[in-house]
Parts: sequence; C-alpha cells; structure tokens
Amino acid sequence: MRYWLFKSEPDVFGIDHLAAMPGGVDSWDGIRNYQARNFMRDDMRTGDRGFFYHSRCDPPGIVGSVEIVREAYPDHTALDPKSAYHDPKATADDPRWMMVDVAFRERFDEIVPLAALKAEKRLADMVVVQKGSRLSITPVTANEWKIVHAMAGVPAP
DNA sequence: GCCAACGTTGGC
DNA sequence: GCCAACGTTGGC
Repeated sequence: MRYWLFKSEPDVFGIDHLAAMPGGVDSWDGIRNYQARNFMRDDMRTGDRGFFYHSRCDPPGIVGSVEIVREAYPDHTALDPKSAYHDPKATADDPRWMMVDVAFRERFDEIVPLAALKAEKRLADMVVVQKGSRLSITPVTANEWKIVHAMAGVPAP
C-alpha cells in the first residue's frame, strides 16, 4: 500500500472535474514524463491512495485525495493526432505512455497550501516542497499522508 | 555518449 | 508574465 501525489492545473482538470465524473472515476492521462510514467507503471497498485494537488493557481496546494482503481494501461491519447497529448513516436505496439484510473475520495474543506507544506518542518523531505520539484506524480510517505490530513483537519483514511 | 539548444513546468 | 529549474532532443 503506497501513497502518491498527483498534480493538476485546476483550470484544465481540477478535483471538482474528477468528482463530477461518473462514479468519480477518470483516467489520469497526458503524463509525458518518464519518471512519472514509471511510477505509474512499476509501483502503483489498486488500492493505493494519492493526494490531489492543484498547481499553477493561487494558492497552489493539496485539495483532497483519490484512490487508484485501475493499474497502468496504455494512454491512448498519445496515439490521437487530435489530442493535445499526441506523441508522434507512440505506436499501438509501443504506446510509450501509460495511465491509471483514479477515483475521487476526499475534498478538503480548505486547501492545504504549498506554503503551509513548506512551513511544516516534519514535511521537509516531502518531494513536492523541494526546490525545483516539477514532477507531476511523486511518492508520499505514510507519515506525510498522516501529517497533511492532520493539517486539513480530518483523520487519514 | 556528450552537451548545447530548446521546450516545459510551475512558483512567484 | 517572468524566469529558474529541469527534461529532452539531436548534432557531432
């Protein structure tokens, strides 16, 4: 059982978009970074939990959580020339990019802002607070999972 | 296989 | 919108 953090721009796809999907489930498509893909392909398992993080907004921060409900499978948007995520090097035989399905689980009453994460000494090693951290999917420790929930004022599931 | 040039991310 | 940090590309 592992924990993760998923970044998304709320103007493009925020936690409310996910919550509005049928069953609160959607595919996490469009990942075009090998390290992030490898986390999904190699390490994510059904039942893993993840924070939903809003980036490129004011303020950025953690707004809720999801659960992995389907393990990695090919990201078909890479094959679609009309998609913003099209990758001309992807083929049906070698799709290059993978996605998982996530289900909406929690929406915090208030965002836990990045500034608060940075100010919490116990989160000093959390990947998302590191300088220059751009990775859109990062691992989270069980302890970080608990601390952020405490900051959000809810018990960790 | 090095590394300069280029493209992208994302906080500010 | 700026720009630092980082990842990828491709010539050599």
